[in-house]
Amino acid sequence: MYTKISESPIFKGINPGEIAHILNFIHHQIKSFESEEIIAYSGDKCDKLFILIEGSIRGEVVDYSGKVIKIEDVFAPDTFAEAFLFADDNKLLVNIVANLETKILIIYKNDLLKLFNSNNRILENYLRIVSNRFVTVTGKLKFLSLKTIKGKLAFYFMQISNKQKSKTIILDKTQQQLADYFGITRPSLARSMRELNNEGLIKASGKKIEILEMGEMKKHLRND
Amino acid sequence: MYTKISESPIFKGINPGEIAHILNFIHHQIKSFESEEIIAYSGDKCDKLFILIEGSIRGEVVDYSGKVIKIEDVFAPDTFAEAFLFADDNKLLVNIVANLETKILIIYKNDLLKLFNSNNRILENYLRIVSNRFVTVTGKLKFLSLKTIKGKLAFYFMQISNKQKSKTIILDKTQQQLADYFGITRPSLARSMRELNNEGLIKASGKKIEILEMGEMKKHLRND
DNA sequence: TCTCTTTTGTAACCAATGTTACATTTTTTC
DNA sequence: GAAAAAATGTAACATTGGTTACAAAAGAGA
Repeated sequence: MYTKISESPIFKGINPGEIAHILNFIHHQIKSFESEEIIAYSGDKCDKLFILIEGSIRGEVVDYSGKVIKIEDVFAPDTFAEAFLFADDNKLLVNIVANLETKILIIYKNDLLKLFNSNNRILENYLRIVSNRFVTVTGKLKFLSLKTIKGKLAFYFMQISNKQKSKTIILDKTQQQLADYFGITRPSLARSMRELNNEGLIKASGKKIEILEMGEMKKHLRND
Repeated sequence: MYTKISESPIFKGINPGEIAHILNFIHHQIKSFESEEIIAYSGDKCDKLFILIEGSIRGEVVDYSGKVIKIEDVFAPDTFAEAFLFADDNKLLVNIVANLETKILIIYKNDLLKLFNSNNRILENYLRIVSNRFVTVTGKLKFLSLKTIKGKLAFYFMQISNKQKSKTIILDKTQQQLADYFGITRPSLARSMRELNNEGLIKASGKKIEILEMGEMKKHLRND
């Protein structure tokens, strides 16, 4: 089991034997949940760190009409709910539900602090996880603040283009998946892509997109 | 000076004498900047913590058309750029500019880690700051994800109503300020308020808003 | 009280996106 | 390779929000 745990980003760089030793000195729990069992409720005070050992969980919001919206899936051996832990208002904003049979290592805030004191590596790992999460969220914020669909497309395409260092990119999502990701409808997405194509900014055929006019694309990223 | 520093959230609960003592043991700098001087550029690696001792700074983005957008003001004795510090991709996303004559205490990442080791209080303070920042950002995310203006209004009014524990609230912003805050235009804001009013969900007169139909208001918070 | 300025109310029109529906193409499965 | 399913292209229409413009109301100074 400690092998599994050692793959978790919070214990990165620490060998299983060492982990077993460390955990001996602090209070912790290992809990099992069945598929679809609710692990924590939205609104609960969140004063513990969850580390997935086995299985997978999802965060979901129940909106005011009772409709359930899935926010995110997390798979073993990742951690979750880690960024709220030390906030003054540390209430969960989502329900945490087990997708399948799931085993979770739980460490309470105070014990985590002890852990930070005894092992610098764990502290650095935690800080890195939280910071990375923050970067992800601010990225999403930037994305949402783009008002037009063409803007979102431009941002998305250019991001991929940057990463792959090529002006021709291959999408790995269907239109529907992209539309969901953007929070828009599929026909609207298709229309905007068609327009970018007809205006000559991109050449789109199927999942292959070639960015022709980088400068013009950037103009769509303005938001004033 | 240590008195000033001790008011900073990162040194909360630590007395000035102690701070002087602590800072003796780690490397740190105190830098002064003139009004409008650029402290750090967007894209710079951010491997240090900035603690404002005197003055105030702002974060601003230069968009693709060269237009400058102010993001946030920070005043002494707060910290800034703290949430990115430990991220893998720890590049600044904004320019940091001094609003006025400003003095800043700079602590490098590695020294900050030493500080965390030597003083638990500082570690906890830092964790709290970052977590709180995260909560703020996810709040903004929630707000931006509301698609209609009525939704934003409902969210905003209900938030204030909750805080003041009253169904009648008094706005402390002009329509223009609210519209800017929402990222929309003033006439659109006014129109949506009028509609909410005409539909009988609220009774608005000037800056006084009475929420009449809480249930109906909540329906506007759906986003599917 | 009388002006000047700011804020608010409102309307006509335009642009962007959502909705619905259906045809066409591509992919999967047997 | 044929049938079924999934994905895509596209069009007509509805809704939302932005733009512009102007008048009415409220507030601020003198």
